[in-house]
Amino acid sequence: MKLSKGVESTVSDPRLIEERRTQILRAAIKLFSKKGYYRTTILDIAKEAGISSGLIYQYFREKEDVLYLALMLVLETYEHEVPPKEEDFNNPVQALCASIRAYCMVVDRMRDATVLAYRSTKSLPPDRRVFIKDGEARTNRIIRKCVSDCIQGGYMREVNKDLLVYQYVMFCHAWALKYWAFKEKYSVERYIDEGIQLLVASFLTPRGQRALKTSRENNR
Amino acid sequence: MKLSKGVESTVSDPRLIEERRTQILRAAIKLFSKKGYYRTTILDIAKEAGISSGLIYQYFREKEDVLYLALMLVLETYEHEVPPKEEDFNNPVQALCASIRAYCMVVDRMRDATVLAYRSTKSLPPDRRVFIKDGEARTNRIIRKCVSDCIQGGYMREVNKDLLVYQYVMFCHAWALKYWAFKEKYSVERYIDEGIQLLVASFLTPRGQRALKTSRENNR
Amino acid sequence: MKLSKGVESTVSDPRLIEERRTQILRAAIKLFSKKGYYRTTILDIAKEAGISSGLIYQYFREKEDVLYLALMLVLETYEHEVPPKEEDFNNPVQALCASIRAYCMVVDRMRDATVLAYRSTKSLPPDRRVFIKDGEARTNRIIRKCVSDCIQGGYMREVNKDLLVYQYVMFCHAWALKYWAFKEKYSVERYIDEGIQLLVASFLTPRGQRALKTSRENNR
Amino acid sequence: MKLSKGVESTVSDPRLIEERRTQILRAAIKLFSKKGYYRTTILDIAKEAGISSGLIYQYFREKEDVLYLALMLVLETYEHEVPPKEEDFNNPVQALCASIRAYCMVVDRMRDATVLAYRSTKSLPPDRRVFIKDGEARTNRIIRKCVSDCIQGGYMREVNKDLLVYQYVMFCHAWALKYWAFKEKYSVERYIDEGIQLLVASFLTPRGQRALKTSRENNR
DNA sequence: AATGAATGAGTGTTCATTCAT
DNA sequence: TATGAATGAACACTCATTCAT
Repeated sequence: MKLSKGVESTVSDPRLIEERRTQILRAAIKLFSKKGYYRTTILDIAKEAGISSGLIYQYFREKEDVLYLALMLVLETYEHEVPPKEEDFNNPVQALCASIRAYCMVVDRMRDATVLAYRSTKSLPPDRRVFIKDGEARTNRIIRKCVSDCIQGGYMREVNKDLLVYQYVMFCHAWALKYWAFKEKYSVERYIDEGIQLLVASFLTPRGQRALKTSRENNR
Repeated sequence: MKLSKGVESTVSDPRLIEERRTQILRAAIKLFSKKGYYRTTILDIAKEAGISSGLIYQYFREKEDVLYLALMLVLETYEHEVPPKEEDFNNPVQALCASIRAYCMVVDRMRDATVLAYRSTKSLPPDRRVFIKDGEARTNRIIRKCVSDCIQGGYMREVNKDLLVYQYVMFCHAWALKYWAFKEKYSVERYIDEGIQLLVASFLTPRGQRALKTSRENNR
Repeated sequence: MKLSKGVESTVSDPRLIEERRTQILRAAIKLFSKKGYYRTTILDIAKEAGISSGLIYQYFREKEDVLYLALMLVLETYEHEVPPKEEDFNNPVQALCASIRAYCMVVDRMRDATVLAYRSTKSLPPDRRVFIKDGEARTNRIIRKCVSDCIQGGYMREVNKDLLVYQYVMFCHAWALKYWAFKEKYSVERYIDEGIQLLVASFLTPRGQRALKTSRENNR
Repeated sequence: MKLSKGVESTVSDPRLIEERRTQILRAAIKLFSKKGYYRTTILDIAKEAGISSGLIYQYFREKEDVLYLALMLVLETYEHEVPPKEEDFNNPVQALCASIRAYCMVVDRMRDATVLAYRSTKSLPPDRRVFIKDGEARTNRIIRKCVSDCIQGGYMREVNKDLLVYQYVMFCHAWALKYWAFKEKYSVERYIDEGIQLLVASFLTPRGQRALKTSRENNR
């Protein structure tokens, strides 16, 4: 992943930029997630990353850039993990489920970071927010493709695709956003299984139902 | 609504407290929603409310209290508007739909404030966050009751109630959270109608289907 | 003198603004003169003025504004003291000499501040520099008027007025700029007397010479 | 010119020291003149000089040393160009005029650097300032010698030599210091000619007048 | 009860200087 | 000798909070 998009650095060596930025962003995401963007100081980030505060300014022009690339990094992780891998499935329903499952798993792994994205996107100037939205849209499109395949293959009823896709996305995000409510009743796995039962199975055709069952046997 | 819950004031007259706090909170919600909590200064709020900055400290102990009560006020608005009114329906399915509809409408009316709740809850100390969650839970319970009634009345299939309720809540919130994506394709009304089609109708029994239809004729 | 020209304040009471600004500028001029603009911190100024650092920002938008008004204050002092008063003279030559004398005296009184003006004008953005130049030009015009009167009255030979006026100005400023060289040989008074002998007397007509002599008797 | 006076270097080869220092100082003078000493960073200078920032510290102990030698370089240029060359004149009046003319020409060529000297001398510690003053004094002495020769040769009236010399110096410097005022009315050449008319011719004896005229014919 | 001037701790950012390579 | 990444002290500026009036 290239952490560069529109953020300059005074350092020339690209390998070093990549390495340092990752190091700084890792620290930033951790702290932003825990304490929020505004409560986190540049010095906090520097200490967490084990470097001096001044060095951050050799890789980022300002604090806001750190937030921007931090959010980008989160979105890119989604985009990288959500797409269903060929070997994970043998029909579109399985692919859809694999995506949802993968999405929930990343969200679980980066629970704080997911909440961060909801909290802090508005702290960015509008022109930057656009890129964040683009990043999110790209992940949405992956899910959308899965749903389309299901419908076109006759596995799923004709439904309002837009809304359903967003519902899937919200379902995945909700695991982070409402974790405080879910954690007492569900593990991620059960959350996913029950979710699929509720939000996927309900919309499948008989053919889709059969495809879904196969899928579940394979996943065990 | 009593805007007092654990927030002290140096002013004694309760009527005045109520009045001033409402005045201040209205200004605060507007500004917090637009610029975010940290970017909004006490002076901003004072100016927007047409009072002096010092006066705010006679009704709130600190800035955080303003945020706390602002969020409370938003949640209370939900709680006040979501419950289905007797006259709005004549069966549980209609009641559920009325709730969802009402919820979406408040969210639409207070779109920025809804986003605010997502952004800023974490800016509060944990003990306060609990009250916010309670407030949200209370609204959730209203929806939950509607779903329960539907199921018990044989209008809706046996589904994972928890998950479905949260899905309904997320659906309503999504109107604000993903407004940037929806606004191009939907009006609130269509959003609601399509959403009910997708997320309510799909789970209804034949009996529920009939009840839903009645409902829709009534609502026109 | 109104210390306002294009510099805003968050404080409303004009009397207070006037008072505080003068207080701050006095401190600033002292420190800027001694240590230079960049070596002087806002905290230095605050301490010297006996107030908190934050307060400065209620009367000036930024540090540069303090410099700007400080320089303005110096120029206004010149403009206020240089014009010859009616009672000081009874002919144009005397008026000219009175002006030069007065100019040198202010420069002497504000020696460091005069040097400051030379050092720090370039620290201001070009649009502000213009106002500084205007201020200086206004004082120059006073001298210019005196020279014109002398020439028109037949007291002074026809000379290059522009150049002579600037030479007078430089003579006055030099007392501050080259003080390190002059202080060992001259007192201000002698500096002035000798300067007038050299730079005024030399250009006078016989009539001017007589007028000059009268003048000197009167000034004792 | 040896650019060493009290400034150490970690580099041993004297030729290299000379070369690099000149390279760095040229860049520094350009930038200091344009943006001022404090606004110019070491990195700016390094870039302008086409070297790395670290290298500057092998030829100068600290930033202040760069300023110091930069000012020295300017003064040495004066000292080198102001002295009247034998072939330029055939009497003391002509020599004086040649000096003034030469002085104005260097000042014109290094207008920004001249202003720099006025702005930044005070940025140096007192012990260094002394050397700067010495440098200036040396140039003054050249003019002084010319004036003395004029007086002793009976070309010029007995005047206050000190003051007149400083007046000449100020006249030359004023071309840079008040360039914003002069540039609209004069070219350097006319400035010089009119200046000599005003500040030299006026003090000459009849004999001096004749010498001056010869001078002017020669210079055409 | 209301005002708004005053405080000062807190923080983003810059930049001279060092030092490993 | 030359580079440029790394350091960290320093400083301008903001803003929640207090308090005299």
